Amino acid sequence: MEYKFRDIEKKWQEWWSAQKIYRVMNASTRPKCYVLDMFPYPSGTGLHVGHPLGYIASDIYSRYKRLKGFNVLHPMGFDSFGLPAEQYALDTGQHPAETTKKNIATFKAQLDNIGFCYDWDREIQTSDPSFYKWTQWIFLQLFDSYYDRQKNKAENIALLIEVFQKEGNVRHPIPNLAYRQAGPQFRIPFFRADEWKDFDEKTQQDILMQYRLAYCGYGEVNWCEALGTVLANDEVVNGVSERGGYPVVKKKLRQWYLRITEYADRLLEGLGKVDFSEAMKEMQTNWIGKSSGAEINFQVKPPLTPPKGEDTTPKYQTAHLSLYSITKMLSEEKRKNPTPEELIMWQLLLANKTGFHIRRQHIIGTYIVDFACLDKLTTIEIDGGYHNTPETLFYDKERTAFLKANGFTELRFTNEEVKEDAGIVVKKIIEFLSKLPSISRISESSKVSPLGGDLEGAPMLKVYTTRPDTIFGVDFMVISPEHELVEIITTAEQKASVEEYIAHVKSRSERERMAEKKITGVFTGAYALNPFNGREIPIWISEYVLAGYGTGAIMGVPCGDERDHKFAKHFNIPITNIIGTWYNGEEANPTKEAILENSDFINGLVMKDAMEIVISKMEELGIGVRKVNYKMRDAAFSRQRYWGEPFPIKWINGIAYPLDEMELPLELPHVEKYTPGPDGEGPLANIPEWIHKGVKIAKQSESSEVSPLGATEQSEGWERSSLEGAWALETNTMPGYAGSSWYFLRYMDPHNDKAFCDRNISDYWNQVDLYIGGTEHAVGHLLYSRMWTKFLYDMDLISFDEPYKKLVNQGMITGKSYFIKAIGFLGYKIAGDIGSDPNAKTWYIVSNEMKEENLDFLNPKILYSTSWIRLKYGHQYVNSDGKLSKQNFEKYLRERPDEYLSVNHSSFLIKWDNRDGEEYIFIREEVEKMSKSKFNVENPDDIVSKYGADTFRMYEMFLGPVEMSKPWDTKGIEGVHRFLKKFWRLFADETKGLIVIDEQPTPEELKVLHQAIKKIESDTERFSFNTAVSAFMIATNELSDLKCHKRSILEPLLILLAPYAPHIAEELYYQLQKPPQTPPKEGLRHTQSQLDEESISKENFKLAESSKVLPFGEDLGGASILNASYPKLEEKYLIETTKEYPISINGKLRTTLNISLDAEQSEVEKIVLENEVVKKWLAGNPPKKLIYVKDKMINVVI
RNA sequence: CCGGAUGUGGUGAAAUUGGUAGACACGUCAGACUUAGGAUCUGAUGCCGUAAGGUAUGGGGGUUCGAGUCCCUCCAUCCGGACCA
Repeated sequence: MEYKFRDIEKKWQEWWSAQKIYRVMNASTRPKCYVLDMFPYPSGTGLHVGHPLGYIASDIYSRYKRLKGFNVLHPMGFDSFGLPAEQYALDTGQHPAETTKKNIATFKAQLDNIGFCYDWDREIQTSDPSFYKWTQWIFLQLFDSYYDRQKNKAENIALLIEVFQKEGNVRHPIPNLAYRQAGPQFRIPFFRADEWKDFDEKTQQDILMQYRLAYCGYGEVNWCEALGTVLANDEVVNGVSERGGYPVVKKKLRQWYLRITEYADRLLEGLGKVDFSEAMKEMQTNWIGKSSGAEINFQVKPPLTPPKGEDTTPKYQTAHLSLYSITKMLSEEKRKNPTPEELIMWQLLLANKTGFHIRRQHIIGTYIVDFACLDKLTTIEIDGGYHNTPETLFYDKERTAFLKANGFTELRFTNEEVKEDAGIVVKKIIEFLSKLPSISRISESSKVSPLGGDLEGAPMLKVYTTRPDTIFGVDFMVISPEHELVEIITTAEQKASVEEYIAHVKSRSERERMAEKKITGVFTGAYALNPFNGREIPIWISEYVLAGYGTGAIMGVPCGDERDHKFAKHFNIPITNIIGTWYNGEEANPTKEAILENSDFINGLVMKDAMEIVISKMEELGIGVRKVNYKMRDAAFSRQRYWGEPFPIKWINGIAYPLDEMELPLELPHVEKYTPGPDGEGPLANIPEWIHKGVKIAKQSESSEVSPLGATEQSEGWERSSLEGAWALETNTMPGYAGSSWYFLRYMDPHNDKAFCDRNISDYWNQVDLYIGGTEHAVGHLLYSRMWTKFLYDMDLISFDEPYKKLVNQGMITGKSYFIKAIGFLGYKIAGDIGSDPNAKTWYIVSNEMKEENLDFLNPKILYSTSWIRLKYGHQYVNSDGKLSKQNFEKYLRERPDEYLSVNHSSFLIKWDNRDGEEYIFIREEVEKMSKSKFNVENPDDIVSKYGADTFRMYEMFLGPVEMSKPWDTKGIEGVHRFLKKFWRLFADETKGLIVIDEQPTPEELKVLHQAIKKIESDTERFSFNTAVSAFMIATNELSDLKCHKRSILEPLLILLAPYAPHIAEELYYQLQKPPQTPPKEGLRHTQSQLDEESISKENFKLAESSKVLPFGEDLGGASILNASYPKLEEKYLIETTKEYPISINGKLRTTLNISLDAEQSEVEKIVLENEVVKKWLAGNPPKKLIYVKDKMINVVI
């Protein structure tokens, strides 16, 4: 009886599949366990040996848990939307649906070949309408929700509309204050209830868009005009497209976003309750990038230009020039529609009745105040009740801060006070104003700023800093080239160079800009004023400041920040030292411990203590506010592509309307061409039906009719009537991570057409207990799916708010690539006679280490160049020491004539090295990511057919820890294969067949078994699969030495092995059970269905009744090892009485001694000091000390 | 540039808590069986040295009776950085 792995594996794979033995029930009395692999993208190149690493690990764990009595969900499916399929379609004209289908078939065949225990009945594919129907459905929920900051959870947007109707948005400020859409309403981000009601629908919808968790905005993309398409960051190299090398620029396009920033804090907190590696948590934490500091307003010293559009120059110019026309419009509007209280007040304050000149709805900066007495630098506000709630503080604070910074005092009264007795209010105002001096008496000019600047047109530069303590060390400001102020503040002299610089920056990707080492930048000509001392600070623009981060502006503190320091040195900006000796003039010192100098009111303080003081002072003076900042930005959720989920959104008159739930799924139409649409739109924009009329109604009666979009309509008893009308469907599609953000839920209930997942079922399966995948998903997929889970939780659609309880990151398997050294010469030709054609090139292939000058076999030549040529598939021909023999090279030329040194070197001479008659060259070996494009991939199918799936599984595990990346090398696989053969020989002999006997085991044999149980169980539990495999080897070696063939030892060992090598285990288990040899032991077997019905208690396990029949007729007894139960560790077999102690002298091992484990210090000292080796080292002297650690070691100190 | 990870024999690695560095394999060498060996079995194998012994976990420094493990510092390699998934 030989180990015929091919037959065995085929037989059991078929049987398992025919028995549906991996079917998983959604109800069981057994504890549940959900094991998931990261969603694979079915690429056209199929799996390589690196991919299954994690799948094998999770499969082992799942099988192990099943043996341990768990109901295990371990599904597999495909993330089948994505760019590569579309790119392939562009290149070859094949429809992505077709290629995807093909690819999935390949993947499944490859996966099945390895013997995974997937329940394929639960397979899902993101590109399947029955799946993406629910992706669209969840999108609609996101679209229909906003984040309520008071409740700290998502809520339906209908609630927000109610609030707006009652009180406007004061308690619910627009989440992203920096965001401004065109139109005057958004210049001032607050409105009252009456204003809300007066907004037209477009305005209302635009405002709501600012709150939706899935919203539409504008974002920059890499735009390639020549290709007419948007490119991924990695498709852009050095500012040109990777394909074709065409120029790429930044372009603003309409985009969908997910408001993930609202979840930033909860995503951060959630990390506390999940079992992810510290590295992973750190990466996510850094990505979210929460920091606290201050947002500081710097006034820009403006070029004095009078406002335009006003016939007379007003005496007091207080409006922000850049937005003046807009704010003016708004203020006029407000004047026309005063609240009753404002009206009362105005009548009392009007026309100098008070003796002071009071204006109403006056613009100061970008703010509109209710009333203002400019002569006294006083503003008067009549607040609705909600102004007293703390929630509005931040807006008010900002406004107050601004007004304060510009010398204004704010008087506030409530509506109630006015209603009660407006006279008293007016009296108070008069009293207050009387005490103040008039500014006309302070100053002749109209300047009203306390700093002496002019409010007229004076823009503020907002800067976020985590180091407010360095405020007096600010020597320059840098704003991003995209910053809105650039245009306003650049002086005429600097205009040309600024524009030139911006053009340069536009061509560069964000990554390039951050990675750039060269210091670039240009001075705008403008100066900001330090709010504390009025010092003038030059404002620069530079690419290293990105518009999307913080406020898009930084304050440069060269003595404390390395990058700022280099910038200052490079542009010769004088450096202010605020940290004395901590700064050496050569290098910035980012310390927080230094004692401040040259820092006005914080001199002498330690920096970290000064931070708080500066922030308080700034808030007091209204210069700035304390602020928490996040690096994370809202997630771009649309792609200008074809092969993705269509958005269930229709546009009518510029307003986005959701499709009705009944209209889902909105199927992806069939297209003939995948070329991009006009103006950077996706391919869907090329379909007239899509953008003009939408889907034609398919009546029930004509349900089989194919709509103009190619999708076959299902007749579900509803009509798509609302889809009629003059409107357009959204032409963007969703990105790859849409489906993968929630797919783990769908596996629980994959065929449900009433809901994305039945609530009872998701309550049962709950979180994923073990999630295995690569670190490359650390921040993308993992954060998004965590956010979606929190959202679904907020909506009370699921009962948990973290998707993955434990995450294990598998390492990469890297491949080895080989490079041949070729030296080229000019002037020689090798065809036929060696001539002297001066333009010909001759290439010599030489050993790795060969130097040009050592090529003595040539006459002196003109060196042309040296190049390294990739030897494609070199790993199949090169020895592990990098030696390529002439024989193998010839084989290579025969087998792969087309691949032959693919570079355009027409001809070669090879300079073989020679030893022992063998000709060879050494070639360079490099470890690279395993990838088709690097021609170093290894297909698992090849390994499986050569050694079997069990060997492959165990070898991948044996390579090293799952988390670690390691190079693939087939050499070691022999050892694992040998082990399986040796294991087989414990059970069966080539000639005698099964040799298992029923004899009492010896203590020695029991010890081997129980050591194995202990080691393998704990190793499996902690995902240390490589050491578990070696434990199997040790046990097998020891049992072979003991010549043990006893059933009571081997059968438990077999169950231990089953998760790792399921085929051989099932076969041997079957052989063991097979009558007539010995009847199987009572209690070891049970069936899945019994387990689901019965209690988990082991006593209830019964022998399977039903005989299951193999497809090929053989009776297999129905007792699969899959349903066995895991052997139990008996510590009593492991007890030791003595130990071979290592004896060290001064920490160095000199000998070992066998000493009883319960020996005391004194006994040990006696034994050790009598030892010859120890005596020799002591040389007659007494030891200084003797350290004895029980069960560990003994150290003699001399 | 920012962030993360990893450095141990010729190779993959082990050492779970500061306690015998290199388990288990590959490879190599020697031997047995054999018509044969890409089967199987036995032995050796970090490096230097005949040996005693010395030396060794990327480099340097520190803490400790004792450091691969803890601390400081430097170096190298790999991975990720928002439209590849």
